[in-house]
Amino acid sequence: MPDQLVVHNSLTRKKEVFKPIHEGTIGMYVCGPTVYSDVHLGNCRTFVSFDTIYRYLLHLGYSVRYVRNITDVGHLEGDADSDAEDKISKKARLEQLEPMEIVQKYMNGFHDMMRIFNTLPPNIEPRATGHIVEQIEMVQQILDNGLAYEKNGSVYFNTIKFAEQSDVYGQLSGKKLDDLMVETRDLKNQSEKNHPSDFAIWIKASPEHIMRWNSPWSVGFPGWHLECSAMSTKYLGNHFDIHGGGGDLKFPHHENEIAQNHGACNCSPANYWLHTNMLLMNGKKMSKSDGNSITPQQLFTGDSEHISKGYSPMMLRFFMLQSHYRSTLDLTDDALLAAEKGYRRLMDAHKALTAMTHPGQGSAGALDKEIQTLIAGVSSEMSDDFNCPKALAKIFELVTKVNGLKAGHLSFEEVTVETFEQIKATFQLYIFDIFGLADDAQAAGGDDGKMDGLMQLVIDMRATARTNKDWGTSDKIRDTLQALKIKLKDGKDGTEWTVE
RNA sequence: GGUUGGGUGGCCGAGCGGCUAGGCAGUGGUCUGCAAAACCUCGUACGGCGGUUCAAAUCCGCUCCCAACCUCCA
Repeated sequence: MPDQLVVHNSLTRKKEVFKPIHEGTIGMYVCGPTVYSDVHLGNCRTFVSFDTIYRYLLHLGYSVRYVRNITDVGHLEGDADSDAEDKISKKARLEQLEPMEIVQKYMNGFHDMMRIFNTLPPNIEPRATGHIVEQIEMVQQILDNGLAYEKNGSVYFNTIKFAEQSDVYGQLSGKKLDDLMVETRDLKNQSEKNHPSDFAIWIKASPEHIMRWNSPWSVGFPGWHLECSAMSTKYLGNHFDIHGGGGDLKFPHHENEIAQNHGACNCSPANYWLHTNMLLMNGKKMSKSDGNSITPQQLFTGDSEHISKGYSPMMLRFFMLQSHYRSTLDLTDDALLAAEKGYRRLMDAHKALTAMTHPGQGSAGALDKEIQTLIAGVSSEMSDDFNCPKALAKIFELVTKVNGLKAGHLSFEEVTVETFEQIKATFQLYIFDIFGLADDAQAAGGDDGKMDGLMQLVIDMRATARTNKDWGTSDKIRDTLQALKIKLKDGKDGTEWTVE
């Protein structure tokens, strides 16, 4: 391992040296989506961020068990003891489908999108409905430990008692129980809960509620926060390394999750809590209700009032990588346009680099040293809380060196063969294996090189015309190709082409 | 109202006590039949007011804005 890995822990609000519980292995749990509608673009940013983190941990040589759940029950709209409805149940009722049809439909869509964004699948992707038994057991444990109480078939977590026993509750979100008491005092519905900050861990199903299971307390369903506690415990143990999720889950979801784990086994679930920040659009959080929203599909096709054209998935992944996962990222058309050019510059440089070979003679001069420093910088930035934007900046500085060597402004004599090979290896490793990008202009081919052959013919014909100073013909070829979104670049050693 | 995190050049976005972030756009140049690309070059900056320090975008105080969370949200 070249550098010491440092991560920002939301629990302590500080950067800490990362030490796994068991040498060489990491357990990581990330809260997945509730599959009641199409994937939200913000989801994509979160999962792309954790995918990059996962890829980097693998690169560092850790054996990682990455668990990301699918919420297919228990996620309510509104407060549990009022007239709230389960998101999946509601959608099933509206679309007149079985709840599991809803789940399957949107889960498939979610998986498709994860594939489109080139994320690695998690090792385990557990579903809440598949772990009702574990959740019931956990409710019982919390009851046995005296930190929950039953009311009319529903079971609530006793936050007041938990807060009296330790100062854990509120640590993650910075909230104090006193504040919670004040702000929720004006509850309209007559509450079953002893205290407004208490939350349901088992909910008795109303007659019209279709998703329901038997339990010692009632025919009902588990509370939303419970599934993550039960499933992370099942697959990663009582105490594991990393828990991640979107920043908007800190409260109440993650705070309550921590409370449940303490309630069940008196232990803290994870050592390090990592939270990704929101993806904004035009300065505001995306929201379907006020129209400030765009779907991944719309972004690909360009079919939205918010953007001037479509953008490729890989370019969007690049766009996300240009900001730190803990910062908000503002999606605007201008920013996307700028990122697209940067993405092409990176991919073109990589393509050029692949085709280049070192002439064989080279000594370690100042340029060699500079390149070595940049290469070392890439991994040290990544080890500093997965600083992708900074690592990417170093790679762009390498791009300048690569282009300089290609154009002949920089000399291979000042770079050793080993160093040159290291640039190639660094590009391959970071751009593709760790950042998870792909060159979608390249991928567009897929025709057994027919396109390459055809283009070479056209380029040769244009070269002949140019030699004969037949500018009319050569410009016609270039302009016609341009109209077909094929761009020609005349360089020192001939002409290259790219698809825009 | 409470909590958490922000306000950086035309735009996006790093940095978080002294050391060029980077991308896009802009300037001037090199190369090229022209253009594009590439390379070299040059600007413009840290919300405001105080304070600490030899030194502050970075620390402290006050103040003004913004966002997220506190109800479902990645």
